[in-house]
Amino acid sequence: MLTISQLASYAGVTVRAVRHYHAKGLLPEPERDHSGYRRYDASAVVALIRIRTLADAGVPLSRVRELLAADADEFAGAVEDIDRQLRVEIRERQRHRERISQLAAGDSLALPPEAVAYLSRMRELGFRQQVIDIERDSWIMIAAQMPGEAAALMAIKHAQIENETLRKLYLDFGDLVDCLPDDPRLPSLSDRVATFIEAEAVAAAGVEQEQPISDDLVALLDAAFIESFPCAPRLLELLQERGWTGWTNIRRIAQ
Amino acid sequence: MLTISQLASYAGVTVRAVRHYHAKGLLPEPERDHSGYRRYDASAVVALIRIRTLADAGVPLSRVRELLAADADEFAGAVEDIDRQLRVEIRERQRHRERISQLAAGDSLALPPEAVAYLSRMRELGFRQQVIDIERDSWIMIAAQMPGEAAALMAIKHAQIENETLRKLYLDFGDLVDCLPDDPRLPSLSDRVATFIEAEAVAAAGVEQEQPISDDLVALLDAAFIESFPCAPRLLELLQERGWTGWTNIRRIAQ
DNA sequence: TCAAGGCCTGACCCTGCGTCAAGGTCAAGT
DNA sequence: ACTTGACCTTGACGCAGGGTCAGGCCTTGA
Repeated sequence: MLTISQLASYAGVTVRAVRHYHAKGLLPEPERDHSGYRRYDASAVVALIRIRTLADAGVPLSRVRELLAADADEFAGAVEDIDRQLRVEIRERQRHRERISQLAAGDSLALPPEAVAYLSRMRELGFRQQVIDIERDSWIMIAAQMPGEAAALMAIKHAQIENETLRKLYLDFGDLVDCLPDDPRLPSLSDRVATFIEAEAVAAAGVEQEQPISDDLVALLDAAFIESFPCAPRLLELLQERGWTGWTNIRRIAQ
Repeated sequence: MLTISQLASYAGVTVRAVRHYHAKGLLPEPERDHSGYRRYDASAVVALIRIRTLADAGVPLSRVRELLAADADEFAGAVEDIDRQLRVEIRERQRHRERISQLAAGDSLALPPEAVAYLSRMRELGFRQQVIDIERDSWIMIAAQMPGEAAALMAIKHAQIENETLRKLYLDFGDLVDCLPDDPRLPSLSDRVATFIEAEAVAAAGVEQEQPISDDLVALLDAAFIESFPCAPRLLELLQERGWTGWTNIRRIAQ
């Protein structure tokens, strides 16, 4: 008669695994000797080897009993099942490998490459770090919500920043990132924003926005904007006085 | 301010996952409102998206914090680590696929193909099912303990069974599988076994066994033999009277 | 006779959450 | 004012396949 450790070593498994298989009902509990020790016979070795053979081939323990009792057809069906599952797990990991190889450290994390380029262009053009930071966060949120369309939106932004008037406006706006709500530059900035948007609106009259951003996302982006700029509420207020509401998706106030 | 479910849906995760990340310390716990609800700001959305970006690329949660804070070098090192781990897991599953495709249902499970052929030859030659069963179990144990050498041993066995004298002896032995210890055929069988072994021993004098089976395995196989044949103890006794001890590795008793 | 080592059960640990349970909160409709 | 249903809270168990103690009994060899 064999002790549990002898049994385990004959089958090449740990004692803990044997007890685990008992608990799972895969291997029947043997007789105990007078002191309560499990005592196994040679047939238990064979049973244990069969379990390990299946487990070593990737059969989940929950299916081992089924396969031990299966006829050729059932066995083939179950094997196909398990193989399919293994392929799924392999593909998952292959996708993980692809994605992880594309990841970049730090700021660029979770940003599409176009956005990274855009942000570095902003840096070149002399934008303040805080402005770049909120652009980055906005693009992270946009890319997460609209992975397909982010690149197209990005292209629009990229073009906008090369527009002299808008860039100057945005740069000047950046100088106000940590101003107080009563900063005297705010009203004039609001005027410039309103004027610019007005011109844009005329130019784009009748043209529907091709990349509509969902209202939820707009609200989120506006919230992020407000959180990052202490004087954002005041700016929005001034814009409202000039007939405009919102920021990310700035619109004329309906009369 | 966002509720937990709004936060979760912006980042495309479940509420449960968000709480899990809090518990793991990946996402800081936000302020609570007057009724104890968590209230998030937009920056939490960005933080959560970063976490998911890493997790979706196969980064274990236990390493997410580290990667969020890593500089480019540390990040690259960690990515390499994780990629290595992913490759290991893919290779594991590929091996599983190979092994599972080789597996056969029922009796043949855990047996090398040579053994399956040997057993089916035994069936052809008219051996009793019980004899085949113990052969099968023996080969399962041998293949598990000596995976490399099992095929060579198998070849020897395969040749032996084609030997007229030995086959007859083994077939007659098979007729005694469920006999009683006092069966009158046992002594004559023992004589035949002794005679055969004697001749073998003379023929093989000086030739060392090329495939030595470990003493442990011999003991195990003998135990399996004894368990399966009620009159095995009597047979071994009779063989001892004739100067032989053991079964799997039968040897002349040292004087 | 004593120490080492084997055996027993029970319990917690890992991953990444899913899924109750049992209750408090909120907004809307009646 | 009351109800309903959706949402929030903490706590706990469950999954796979065991690893790793802890505390205590048993056996075996010196």
